[in-house]
Amino acid sequence: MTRELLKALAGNTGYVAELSGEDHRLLDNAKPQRLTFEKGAVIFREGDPANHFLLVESGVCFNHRHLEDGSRQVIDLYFPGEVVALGELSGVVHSSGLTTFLSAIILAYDKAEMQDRFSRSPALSRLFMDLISQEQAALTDRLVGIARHCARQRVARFLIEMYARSSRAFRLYSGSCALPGKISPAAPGGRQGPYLVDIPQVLIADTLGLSVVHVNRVLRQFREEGLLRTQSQGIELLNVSVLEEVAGWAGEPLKPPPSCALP
Amino acid sequence: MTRELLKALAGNTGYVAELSGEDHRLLDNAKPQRLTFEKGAVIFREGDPANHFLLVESGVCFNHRHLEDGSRQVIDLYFPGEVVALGELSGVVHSSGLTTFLSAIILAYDKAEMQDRFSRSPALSRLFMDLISQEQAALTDRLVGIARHCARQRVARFLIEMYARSSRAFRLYSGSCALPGKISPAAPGGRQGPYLVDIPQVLIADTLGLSVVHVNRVLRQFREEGLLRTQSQGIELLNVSVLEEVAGWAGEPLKPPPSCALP
DNA sequence: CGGTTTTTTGATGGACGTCAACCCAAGTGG
DNA sequence: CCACTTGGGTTGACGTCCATCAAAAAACCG
Repeated sequence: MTRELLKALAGNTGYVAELSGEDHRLLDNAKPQRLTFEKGAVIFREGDPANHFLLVESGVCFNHRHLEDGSRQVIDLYFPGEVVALGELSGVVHSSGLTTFLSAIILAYDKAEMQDRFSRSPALSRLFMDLISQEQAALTDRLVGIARHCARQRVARFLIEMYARSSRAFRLYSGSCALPGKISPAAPGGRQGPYLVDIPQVLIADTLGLSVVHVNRVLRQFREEGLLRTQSQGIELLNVSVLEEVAGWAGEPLKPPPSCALP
Repeated sequence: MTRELLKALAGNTGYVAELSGEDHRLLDNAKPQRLTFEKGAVIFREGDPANHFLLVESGVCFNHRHLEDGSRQVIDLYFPGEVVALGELSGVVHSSGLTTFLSAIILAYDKAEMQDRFSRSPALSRLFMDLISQEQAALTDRLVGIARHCARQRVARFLIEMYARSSRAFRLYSGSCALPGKISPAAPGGRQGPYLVDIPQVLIADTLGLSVVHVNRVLRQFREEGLLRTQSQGIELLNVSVLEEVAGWAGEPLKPPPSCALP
């Protein structure tokens, strides 16, 4: 059952190979609850006690925070095979709510039990810290994106990221589960496969700190430039490479030559 | 020596009490290197290998990322008694650079060694996960702030946060170290003490995703409203409570009644 | 005291939010 | 089968917050 978990981990880091048989046994023994939620269901709210940590088995959900003025900020989306809000693993309460936007199946692992397991295996412990580290890096990326990039770049980047993540989920599960837009990879015959991202524009807006109206405008612009097509079944990316360019991923933040001051 | 570390941890969470004598010994045995940096020194850059994790003993530094267009985004500032970029603790390379803006003394603990210690003590391990969790929550706060609040709110919030953190540092070290603006708490005689925040406006701008010019304008507005005074020695907060109101901290994101879907 | 970094201020324009419609697909119930 | 509803998408007009450009003033430093 917790093969799921291993798959998830494997997909994110290369460390799984370093786990011993004992480590695998520790993971396999973890018995999660399997919970089913409908589209739009609230899994937990801000301030709820955080007693479990969650793995998405199928469907899609997102975590978010509400503001005084009634608007909300979406922090991140979670696709099948991804672990939800790892950074809150040890927090006492959830600092953000979690809601599904497609009906989802969630595996819930008891937090205390898992922490016990971690403390029994340095390798496992390290693995999870790595995952948290990764998650934080992603969060930082989002911060930089919102603070320093214009709407075009943010939207382009978002589309690419979501396409990549949902198609990873597709690969992991070989199409055995509900995905937004039932992604499939590019057909070999030269024809572009349907690069679909089926996420309501409100969600995009709330994730990127934009208004729905403006997100729509940017999408229209992309449409006019032939970069994508919007259909009832979501957004179809027609020209990923140009979108990547628009996103400003030309050359990854140029890193000056490594020269650490630490001995 | 690693009393420093304990103080830092104690300041952030209530868990220190739960550590056993053995745990304390583990911490005390850690021998960090003590490194000195001048004002404006680069401690490490994006992409440098992350072999240590760092505790600020005195001075102030900040971590940041550079963008293609030459601008930079400051992720967070670190005051004495704070642990730097915990989320990168287990990452292979730093995802952001670290620079001092006041000459600083940094304690550098060997990462591998510390991870070894953690894995030997569940309590320690848990403590650190909590810290990481906290850091991530702070990062999320910043994200929401930038995505959803206007310049006035962001600046007000920034000032309050930095004042609080630097004065905490002051309390921890009882004034024994260099602080931005040599904060001291309110004098008892009814007179407001010098609530000082001495941070260059460029840094504020780069943290909040604003231009220096606009940060300055907001500060002028606050000045005209009698909320603060800018002097050679930094920004003096004259009316913290009104600033808090401006920051939109009226009633902390209203949390709906806890009702967790998880059993 | 000259050179350099910070702060300050004005003028101008663009990016994006807000308001207010209208359209379209999918249900829903009679 | 058709009125009605509902939720999302689409579009235009208009205003504003904030970036940009430019330049002076002030503070800092050797």
